[in-house]
Amino acid sequence: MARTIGSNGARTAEAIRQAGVKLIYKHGYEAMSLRQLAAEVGLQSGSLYKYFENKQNLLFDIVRDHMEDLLGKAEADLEGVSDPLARLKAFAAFHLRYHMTRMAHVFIANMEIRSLEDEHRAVVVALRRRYEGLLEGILRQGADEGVFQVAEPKVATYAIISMLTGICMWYRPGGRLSQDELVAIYTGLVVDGVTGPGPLAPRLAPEAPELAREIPAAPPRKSRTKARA
Amino acid sequence: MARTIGSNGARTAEAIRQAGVKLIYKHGYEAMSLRQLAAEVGLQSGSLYKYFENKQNLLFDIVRDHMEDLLGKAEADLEGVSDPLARLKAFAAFHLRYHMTRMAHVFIANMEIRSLEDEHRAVVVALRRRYEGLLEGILRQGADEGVFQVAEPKVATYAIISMLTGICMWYRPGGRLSQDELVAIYTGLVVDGVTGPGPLAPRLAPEAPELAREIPAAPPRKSRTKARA
Amino acid sequence: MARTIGSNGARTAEAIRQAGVKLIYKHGYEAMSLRQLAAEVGLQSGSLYKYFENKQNLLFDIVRDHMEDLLGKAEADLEGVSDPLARLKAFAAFHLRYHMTRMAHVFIANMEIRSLEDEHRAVVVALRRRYEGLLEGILRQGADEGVFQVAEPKVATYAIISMLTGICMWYRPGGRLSQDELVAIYTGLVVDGVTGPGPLAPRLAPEAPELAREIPAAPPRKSRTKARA
Amino acid sequence: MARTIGSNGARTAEAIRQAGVKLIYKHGYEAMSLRQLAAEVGLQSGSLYKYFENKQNLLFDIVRDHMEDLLGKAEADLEGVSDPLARLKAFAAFHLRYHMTRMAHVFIANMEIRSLEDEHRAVVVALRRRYEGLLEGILRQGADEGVFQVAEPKVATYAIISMLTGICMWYRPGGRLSQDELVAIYTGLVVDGVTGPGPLAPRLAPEAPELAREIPAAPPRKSRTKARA
DNA sequence: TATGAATGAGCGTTCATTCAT
DNA sequence: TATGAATGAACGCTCATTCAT
Repeated sequence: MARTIGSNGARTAEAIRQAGVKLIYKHGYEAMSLRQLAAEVGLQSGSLYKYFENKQNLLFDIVRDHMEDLLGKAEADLEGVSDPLARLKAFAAFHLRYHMTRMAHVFIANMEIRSLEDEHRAVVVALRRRYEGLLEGILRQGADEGVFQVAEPKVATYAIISMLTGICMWYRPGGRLSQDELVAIYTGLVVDGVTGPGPLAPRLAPEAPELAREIPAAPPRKSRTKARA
Repeated sequence: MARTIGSNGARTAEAIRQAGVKLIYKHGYEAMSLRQLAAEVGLQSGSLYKYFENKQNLLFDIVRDHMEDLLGKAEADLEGVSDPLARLKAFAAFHLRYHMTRMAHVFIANMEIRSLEDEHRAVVVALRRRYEGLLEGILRQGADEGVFQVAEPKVATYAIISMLTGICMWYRPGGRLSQDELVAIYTGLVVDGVTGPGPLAPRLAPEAPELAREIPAAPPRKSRTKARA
Repeated sequence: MARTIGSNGARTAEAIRQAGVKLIYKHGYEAMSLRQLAAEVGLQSGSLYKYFENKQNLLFDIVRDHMEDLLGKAEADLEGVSDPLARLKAFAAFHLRYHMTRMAHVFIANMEIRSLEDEHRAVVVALRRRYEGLLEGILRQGADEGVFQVAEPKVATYAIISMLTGICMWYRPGGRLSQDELVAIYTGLVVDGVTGPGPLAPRLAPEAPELAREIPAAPPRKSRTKARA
Repeated sequence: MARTIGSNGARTAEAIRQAGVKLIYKHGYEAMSLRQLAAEVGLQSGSLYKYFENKQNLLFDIVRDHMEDLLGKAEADLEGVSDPLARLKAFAAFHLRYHMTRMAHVFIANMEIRSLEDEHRAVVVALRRRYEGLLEGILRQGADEGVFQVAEPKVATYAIISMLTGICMWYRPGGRLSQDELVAIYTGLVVDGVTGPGPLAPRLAPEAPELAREIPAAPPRKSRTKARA
């Protein structure tokens, strides 16, 4: 009965987290039941509450931690790279490799934002904006330096991130193309897209203020049980 | 309640369909309850079953009808256009406009495929493949004719569709940029992406797949015309 | 549009009755839905209410009419037969043939008494008692005349009727044994049972007052809709 | 509500089983709602699912367990009895006492077979066949040894079991007649029925099957002993 | 730390029944 | 006579969550 040093509580917590990612990835947050999750880690469902406050917080923890990890690693990868083109390539490569490696986390973060309660979603959206800001900064810098033909960096940012992120919708390890090859292909598309055809391209308003950007959010919502506190 | 004069089943059916789209868009399929839906159209929840067999079929009907509409209109838009570049621009413009106009349907079709039962999902995926096939065909044609630099048309197809579809994640009517402007921006990114830096540049160097295209310069070619203006 | 003389309303009513018997026989009263019934006769379920007041009354009509038919025919068959043994044989033969011929009605009358509301059940039970009274009378007469060895006519009545009625639980037309053969077998069992082994049989109290006899009844019961009136 | 001291799952399970038997007996399986059942044992309806998989399985468990109990006890009661007549009496007495003691279970097992799903019904019917096989074996043995006049043991089995089982339709404890008296009466009917009017009487004359046995006289044989008293 | 019994709310769905047309 | 849209209630069942042990 004596517990191992360090307790296996931490181990259980980690198992729950991983099982949560797996099940939310597979079934979606709404469709995953805590009974399933508990079964996956060999607990009774009530026992899960030693490890999280409620189902919503489990999702939030997973998504927020993922976003912080993504952001932190992206910043680390870009550190020391100053040339806009090199930064763009580094960003694209990082993003692609990350999305091919941690597909489940990424998928969840993209799909389940809608399932987060307002406050939680706000936190996650803020992190995402910071992440998008990295790319937007690169594009602006490149445009300023005349190496990129990007009239609307914000729009281009959304477009490029959508394209790169899309890889996690179809990529599966062990396919015909290696990660390196895929990085090359996607990066080529991105780079060519922003370096453009040259001086003939029509330019649009160079300074672009806020665009409307809203994710359809799940309102208060009839949760089945009144969360306490 | 006495029935409103002139009110009839067909009208109710349409109201249910629209409310369904709205609520699935807002909350997600799993999170939308039929009581919510019924309330939205002023019915008891049981009465909905005059109009669909079950919740799952409501989703399927919405998604399948959307996909058939999308596919049909895309094919119609491409009809008679034979030049690969013109076809690519037409496709991009069509896709973008459609996604800016019918955001909810598009969003649902992308997000809720997971919620479809196997048989239904198979039908929808087949339709999606046909739709992707349109773009893939264009890219292959362009590559064959030497006007596009596309080594992997399938990958490029996924990448481009992801990029274009992403617009429905942030676009809201009435924003600073008009639909025409957005079409121009996105189409530029796509066209430049596939026409590449010029015919001389090596694409996907077989020995060094990663970052194979270091050539930053881009010789002038083709202007960013607004397709299908 | 001009209706045939005699109207086909009567024909529809009869079709509903028959379909009702068939479906209640097959699924049970509780399990049969009025939608099923309506579909069987090619109507909308609401239209059925032109032909009966409600589902309960349909059952009641079927069971009561059946019981009256059974009783009437039994009395007719016994008319003019005065010898107790001949009457017993006639009763048994009638009961068996009736139960082999109208299995569905008989089955319903036995199984669905429980589904009748109190007042309806009272009517049906009274009819059944009259029917049982026919046999009981025969047994008493035979006992009085010394030809039957029956100490408890009421008990013997229940026993014999149970035995004879049981045939509808397994008999199917076209089986190895003909109706005549089965009548012979069952009648033999009955006759031998009541004529007994002779003077050695121990006798019980000759005058038997009321026995407890109660069918477990379905109490008021949460009907789904408040019946009007 | 705080759990009663000492209350536990096993006790609740038993309470549910008993309440289930009671309510199915009273209302029928289809007509019994799980909310009724839950109320009967002081639970919320959803809590019942800790104790059975679903409503159908509750019924199946009840019926199957009953049939196994019935079969096991019948076999135990017949063990060591070898004379056919003694076995017949033992069987009848056992069956009657069992049916007077466990009326609800017996009633359910007879009435609700129809409500069992195919697989479950197959299991129960097989058990019932084994039970009927006990009586059929006795009748065949008696017929072989010349002590019973039974031309069709299968038919006689059905007839006798129907007769004996019928007791649970009207018997109520505390009535005028004791269980012993009723056992004597019914057993007498059965024994006389199968031993017949004497060894000389023709059984089932092949040419004139109907009413084949007109011989009213019954030579003295065997007394109506109370089996297993 | 974990169990397991239980809650209370809500879910998708079916049903008998009503009634304007 | 019949339709068909709608009701309102209940059904079997699942769920997130609580809490005494």
